[in-house]
Amino acid sequence: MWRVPLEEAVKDDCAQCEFRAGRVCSLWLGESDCLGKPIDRLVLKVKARQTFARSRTPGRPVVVVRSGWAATVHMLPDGRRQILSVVLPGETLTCAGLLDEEMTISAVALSDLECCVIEADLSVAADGRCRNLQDIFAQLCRDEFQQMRRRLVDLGRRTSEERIASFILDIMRRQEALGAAKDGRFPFLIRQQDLADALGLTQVHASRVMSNMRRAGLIEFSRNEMAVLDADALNLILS
Amino acid sequence: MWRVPLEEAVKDDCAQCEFRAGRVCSLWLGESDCLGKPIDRLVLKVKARQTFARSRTPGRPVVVVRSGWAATVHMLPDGRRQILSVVLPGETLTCAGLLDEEMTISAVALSDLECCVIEADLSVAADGRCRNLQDIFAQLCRDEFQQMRRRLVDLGRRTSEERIASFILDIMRRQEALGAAKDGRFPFLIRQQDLADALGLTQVHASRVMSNMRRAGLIEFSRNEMAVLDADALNLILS
DNA sequence: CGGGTTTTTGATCCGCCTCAAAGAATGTGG
DNA sequence: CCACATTCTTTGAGGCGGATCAAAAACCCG
Repeated sequence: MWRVPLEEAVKDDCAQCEFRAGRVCSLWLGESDCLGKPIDRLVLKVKARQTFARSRTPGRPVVVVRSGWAATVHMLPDGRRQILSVVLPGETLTCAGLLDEEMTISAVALSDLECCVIEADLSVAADGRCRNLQDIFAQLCRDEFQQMRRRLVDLGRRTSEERIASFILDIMRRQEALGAAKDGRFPFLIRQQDLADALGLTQVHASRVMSNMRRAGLIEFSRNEMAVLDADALNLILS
Repeated sequence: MWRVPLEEAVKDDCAQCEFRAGRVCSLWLGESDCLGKPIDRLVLKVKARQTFARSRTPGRPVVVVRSGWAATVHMLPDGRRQILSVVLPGETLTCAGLLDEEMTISAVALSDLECCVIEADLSVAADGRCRNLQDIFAQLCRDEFQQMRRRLVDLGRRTSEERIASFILDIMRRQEALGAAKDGRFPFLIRQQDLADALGLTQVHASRVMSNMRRAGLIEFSRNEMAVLDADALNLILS
């Protein structure tokens, strides 16, 4: 998993290109707001449960999460909800913008959130003048495809137990990459309802499966923390 | 949906960059083979049911389908199969290469197939010297994300009937873009088993749902063709 | 402490799966 | 061009995983 956020690439001036940190920031400071609230500096603070980015924000910005968990969401007209991705600190919301034809995708804060909004339109960044940004974008793109493919397989061909195991192990791996996991114990800032919406289950059933895993001694969890007690057994579920 | 295949961008020399049609082709003529068979010219012919591209082909090639249908597939160790994308003539197999960590993704021919293999590594193409290729790649990327998001919502939160309707309507739209559809009638080169593996169903259930739709006068289909008789009703299913 | 949110648990139901077998379409070799 | 094998589709009967409905318990925060 790619850990260096885009932020790194633009926080200082880039010697070989016209990408200036100041310029980048000012794009956002000057003219953008987020649901009516002006963005202060580069950092955007969002309360848990808030929707904070809608489709068709201008200029194709990249949002990097600095603390807290976020998610991208697709709503169906009748209220059904599908979480498309869960985003941890250090990761980008999506590398391709949120755009879709019907503008039905938005981003939501799973917990209190700090994130960082960067103007990084591919057509600007990929101009060849800033190779660094270019490579980072390509890597982010690959990671995001990878993540979506995994989720597709989970939803299409795995049981509820496998999906939950897959999710927990994936989060553990990403938290370890962040240095946020200590002997299998790591932040887990997501409600069961959101977990269910990510994995195509009901909250009730997600609860049952997780409780079974707890009873079996595979995991331990409280409101905001997860502990993997038997990673091998959890991996075995994925056959 | 993006229709101009990458092929277009490299079939002639590009005036503003070092991308030479000849060079691109020769990369593949010289050193690549596909499951042991040397690639003849740019065009690769594949029989239905054959796996024709595995993960970790060198140089991150782009495969453009010229005729027939293809799919990308992920296999689970126990034999379960998930089709990640269905690719029609004029479309690219994927813009990000097939790579994943565990090398479990491959491509399969849903029907007899002709495709075209192009060396178009992002790190080469995105050098800024060939803006044309650059834009095309970005567009392909966005289309592919779009497609995967739609499928994710289908698998996570839609019923079997909705999934089938969604699939048929999506294919119809893409075939129309190709000019391959005539008053709702278009090629449908996919077996029910593959359809089921794409939509997370069993072949038996896919058959039942499609038969119901036929009985209801919504669609009509034979082995290799689909006709949408009542597009409005089909759209209504998606609520 | 009190009100709201989140999680757990139980009972029942239904959509889709599994198993099975027949029927239709397609391909193949003589 | 027909006989036969193979692949694909349809249909039926029955079972199960996860959904739904409902309510209590636990947790959280002001």
